[in-house]
Amino acid sequence: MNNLSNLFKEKNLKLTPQRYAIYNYLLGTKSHPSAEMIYEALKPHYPTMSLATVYKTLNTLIELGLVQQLNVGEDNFRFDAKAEPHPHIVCLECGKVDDIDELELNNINQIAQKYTNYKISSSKVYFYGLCPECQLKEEGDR
Amino acid sequence: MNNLSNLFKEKNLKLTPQRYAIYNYLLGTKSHPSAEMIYEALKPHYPTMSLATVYKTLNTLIELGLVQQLNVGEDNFRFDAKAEPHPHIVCLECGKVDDIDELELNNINQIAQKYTNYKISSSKVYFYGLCPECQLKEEGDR
DNA sequence: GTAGGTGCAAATACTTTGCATGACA
DNA sequence: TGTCATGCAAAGTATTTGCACCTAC
Repeated sequence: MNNLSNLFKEKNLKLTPQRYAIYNYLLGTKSHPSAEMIYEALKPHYPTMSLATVYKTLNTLIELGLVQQLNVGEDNFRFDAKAEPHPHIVCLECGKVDDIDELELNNINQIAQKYTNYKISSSKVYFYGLCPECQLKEEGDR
Repeated sequence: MNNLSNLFKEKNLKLTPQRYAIYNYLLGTKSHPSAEMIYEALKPHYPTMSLATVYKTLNTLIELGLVQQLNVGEDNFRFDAKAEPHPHIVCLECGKVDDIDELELNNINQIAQKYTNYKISSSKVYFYGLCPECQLKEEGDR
């Protein structure tokens, strides 16, 4: 965690308890929470923390490259402490978002580069479907 | 365009000039406009049309499967009259959004299916980079 | 001690909704 | 003619901003 401290120092940023808590929470969850969800999760431990601080901190962490922002098609953003690009999958029923770590799409940018005059620098891939739990519920409905 | 008329009739929907204009505008552009952009583009021809109608119509067209909604990472949605899935590319400089029609990703869902317990039904792929025009501008800056 | 951060409230931006009027079928 | 759509204004939701006070360094 010393890396974090140094990284903040380099940029003349302060490592406040709020920032630490938000980043740590993101590191410790696989749920790809929204700002609101992070706020609600931390409120018991940091009762004075405001939603505005969550948003500001998330933007700071994104600028530092520690966090990425996801757009699964909802009306809000979700956040992921894994900054390396990797595909995500969204449950159309319950809204859950998971990683698909095993699927390697490293070469997709190079493949796509052949078909466009844009200079590609990154990409985002989202799959949509039913999570195992919601599949079971569907079965139960029959 | 008779298909459209029939499709509307089936669903007990009325094919108003506004709906016709919005769908036609989307069919005729490759710019993947936002609701606001559609509104501004049609205002000269339909001065009484309201932004609310644009939103309502877009949601209707989406339900009919005639239009798809894009989330390129901005704070708004963009719309595309090509309902079949196809990858998009976003210019990080000017915000332009283009299709990459030639890149076929039909099999990507099946490939990803091997690595997840979700039942995959669709996917969205976004590339990010610099469009040709903005690449030239960058060159000019040096 | 000071630059930078927090937290509140207000502002902004996008989208949706309620409702009276209007128009397609 | 009746049902559905439009258009206005107001409401709702997500996010950002301004500013006085506070705190990490």
